[in-house]
Amino acid sequence: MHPMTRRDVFQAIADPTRREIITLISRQPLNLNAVAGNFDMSRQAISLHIKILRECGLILIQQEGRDRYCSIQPKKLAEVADWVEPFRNMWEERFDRVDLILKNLKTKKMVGKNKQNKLNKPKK
Amino acid sequence: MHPMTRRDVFQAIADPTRREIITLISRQPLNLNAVAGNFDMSRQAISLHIKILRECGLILIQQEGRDRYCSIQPKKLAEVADWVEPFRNMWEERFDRVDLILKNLKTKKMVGKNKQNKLNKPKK
DNA sequence: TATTTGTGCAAGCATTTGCTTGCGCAAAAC
DNA sequence: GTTTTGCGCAAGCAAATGCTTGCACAAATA
Repeated sequence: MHPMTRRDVFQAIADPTRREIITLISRQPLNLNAVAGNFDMSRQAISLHIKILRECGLILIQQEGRDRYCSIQPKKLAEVADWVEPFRNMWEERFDRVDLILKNLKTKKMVGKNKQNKLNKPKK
Repeated sequence: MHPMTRRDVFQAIADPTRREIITLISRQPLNLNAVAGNFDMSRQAISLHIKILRECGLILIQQEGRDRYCSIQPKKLAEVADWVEPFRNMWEERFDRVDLILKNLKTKKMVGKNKQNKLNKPKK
């Protein structure tokens, strides 16, 4: 695990163990060993997951003596919610609307063949 | 890339390229080459990403002759929204509520030391 | 019919990821 | 003061990931 690579919140929640950690400490802040007690892997593995979550801003760690209490920073998950939100309108629409779009596709038949449809994206 | 490994929707959207593909084809269905034209990597790399998205149910592919049109299946993203939703209440609360929780933590001081706090989870 | 286009299969490679184990340091408990 | 506990550092390893390149097949086009 490369310590210099920062991950975004999407990469942080991609792992099921990390999602479970988030759920766990959202109920109440826990120290690291208390979190680790709920999993079947080594304490160090959980420590590494928590490090990833802390680095991308999903959890906050407060040290008290030798204990490090992890608590959720839920606002970071707004980034995920914000990304998903535009698609919500689509999955809440009726299916026949999607059919209509596909029918329009058949009559036009040009999107795949039009080589000028690139987004305005600068080359590397 | 192991073809037999199925990924869940969280793993599918962890990659920024795949999120961009999802955004692109949500505007209108595109064939694979039209999608690839928006990126600076090989067409085959895009093909592999689209395969991942199809396998976890995020996009639907409809073949017309040799063209394969990719369209979004937004309902699958409801899984992400459903997971994020319980945290929304937390990030929409006022910050002092979080402070209160932390103050309670200081007075109790037992969560980390209580070895009986494991979830009801069967051992492997 | 020949050529072009769309696109998947496969191999190869470098990087990233997830985990274990051993060790060591600091703080709490005895 | 000694022992126990919490927990990060580091190395090592296997698996997963993302990408490129070459090739081949099917459908569309000329």
